[in-house]
Amino acid sequence: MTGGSVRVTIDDVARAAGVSRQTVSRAMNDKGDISEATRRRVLATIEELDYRPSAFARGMRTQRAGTVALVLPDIANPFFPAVARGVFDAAAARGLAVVVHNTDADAGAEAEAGRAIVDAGAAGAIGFFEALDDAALAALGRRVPLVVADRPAPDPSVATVRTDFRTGTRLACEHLASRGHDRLGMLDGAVQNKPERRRAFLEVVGGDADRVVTGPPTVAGGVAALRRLLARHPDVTGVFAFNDLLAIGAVQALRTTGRRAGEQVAVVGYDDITMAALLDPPLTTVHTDKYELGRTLVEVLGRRLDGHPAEHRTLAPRLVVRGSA
Amino acid sequence: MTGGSVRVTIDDVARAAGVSRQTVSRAMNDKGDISEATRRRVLATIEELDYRPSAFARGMRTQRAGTVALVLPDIANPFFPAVARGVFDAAAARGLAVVVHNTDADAGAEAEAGRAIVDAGAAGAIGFFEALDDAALAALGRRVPLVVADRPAPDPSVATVRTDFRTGTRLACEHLASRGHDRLGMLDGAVQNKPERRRAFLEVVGGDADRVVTGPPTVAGGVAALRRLLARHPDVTGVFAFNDLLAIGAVQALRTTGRRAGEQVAVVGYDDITMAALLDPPLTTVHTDKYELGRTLVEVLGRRLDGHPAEHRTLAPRLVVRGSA
DNA sequence: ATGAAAGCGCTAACAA
DNA sequence: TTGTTAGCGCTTTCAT
Repeated sequence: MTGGSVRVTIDDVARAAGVSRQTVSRAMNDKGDISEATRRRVLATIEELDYRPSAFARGMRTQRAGTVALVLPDIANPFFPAVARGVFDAAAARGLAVVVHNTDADAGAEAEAGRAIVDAGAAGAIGFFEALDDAALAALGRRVPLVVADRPAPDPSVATVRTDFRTGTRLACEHLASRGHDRLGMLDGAVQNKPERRRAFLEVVGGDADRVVTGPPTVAGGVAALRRLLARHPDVTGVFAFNDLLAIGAVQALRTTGRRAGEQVAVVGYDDITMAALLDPPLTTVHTDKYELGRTLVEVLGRRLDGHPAEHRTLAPRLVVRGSA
Repeated sequence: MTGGSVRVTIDDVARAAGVSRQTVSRAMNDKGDISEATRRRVLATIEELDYRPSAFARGMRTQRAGTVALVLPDIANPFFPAVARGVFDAAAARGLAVVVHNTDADAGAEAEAGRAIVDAGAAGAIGFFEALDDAALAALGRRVPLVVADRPAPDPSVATVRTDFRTGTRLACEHLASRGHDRLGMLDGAVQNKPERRRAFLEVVGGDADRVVTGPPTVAGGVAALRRLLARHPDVTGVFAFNDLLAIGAVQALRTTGRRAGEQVAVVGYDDITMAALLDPPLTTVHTDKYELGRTLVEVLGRRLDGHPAEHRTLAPRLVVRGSA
């Protein structure tokens, strides 16, 4: 054998099948205007020669790669791997490869990701943009089919998939109330563009902004935030956290004061990350179906790629009651 | 303004800078044979026109994209996001985009990922291949610069980065011994190509394979595996698990029998996923620096891309003693 | 140090 | 229904 490394091109297939290269192109791209017999013969030849079209050449003509971008703040934050898994599965089912851009919710990094996406000629993009302003996001949406997660559409061309934070928050607060907790506090995540949870909480507690303390949405942030909350309001018996990481930190901080979540003080988290069910006490939290969110993001993007107008979907959260509240 | 959407090409830059297009190409690719003055002028023009070279056109010539592939079994398994984060950061520093392929450790999916990687003309690939045989892996390594993680090199051209499972296992077992546990059991993960932990454990316990039970490397798998182990060897007081997920399952299963890990029975996990430190009791486990593993994989791939021969690195694990053992 | 020519592999537009 | 023509934007010879 000789040419193990020479590329099989569309011309080789055309020659072998005894047709023109355009006909080969038609056969593989399911274009019309081709007889069933020719199509079959060409496809068989493709198989036989193990021909794989060049993504570069194709992209050069179409200006579009078979790739979608996934922009997220931090893959190491347990919320995102679950979403990413849904994105990967749904994208693979559509034959799309996924390029991941990790931004740390930094505006510069998000902008840079946008540039890279456009430069790469991605077929579309899915993004958790937490820092980029609407104007920049709208501009990106004009250059590439875009679906944004958990954020309002910055432009009519941009599709959205959102989880209903307001309902989730009410679910959490109503649960705390039903357990007799009327002195509530909230640990808010210091995250831009995510005011819904805080707002809904404030509605419930009657607007007392003093009952909300803010910190980084991490376990360490939760430890510190709970201490600040308790210093300010020692009488608090119910705590609602922006996410599970903060809630876990709160549970830990309580433990150091000799209190156990679910007994003296109730703690409700948000997201229902895998860890939540495994803790002791297991965390009561607002569950959002992260895998489904990922799948939906791809589905909405796919419909956009198929020429449909931008859609807007909302996923419903539900409360999972465990030991901590 | 008119042409917001027409692409700025290398010819536009050449015209504006008053040079030929190869000169532009030379300037941006840092090739020699160009005067400093021209180079600067061209670069300034590029900046001014906001010219971005077409990845497709470039790839068509070079047959290589500015993209690396990351193949992993399951991004939702907490071990991998931490590694992925290291990969993303190091790749971004080198100006490489990362395409992620999720395989579920399925041989067919791993093979398909390999095909996709070759078709996409990836600059290189990093992979946790758990099912693909050495021949197929070697073949892939001949088509694209490849670094495999936690697996022996299938071919001299394939670079490797491994964590030293043998040492990690000995660390865990010696710790158990030092705490007086001489009746040990192991929960092995039903994972292909990962015999080191089991082997090292068997050396320690003197080859009694009966003391190893095998199950899926998940929390549920750990619950079931521990029950089987206890049914077989009720006298076991020290448990070493293939990974933290299994160990967490073991701790839970113990709890249902009224035993607490770290008191009646000692449990040691492997990996030190984020969750491990947050549990109650917190998990004693073998720590591997997952972020560093990700970074190293990219570094080794980078050196390969720079023309160096395939390297083989090993990362040292260390034991983290917490409450469970 | 610079430029001209050639062509990577594909698909859109048009012709037959 | 099929084939021909043209050209996407870049880099690699090779010539100057």
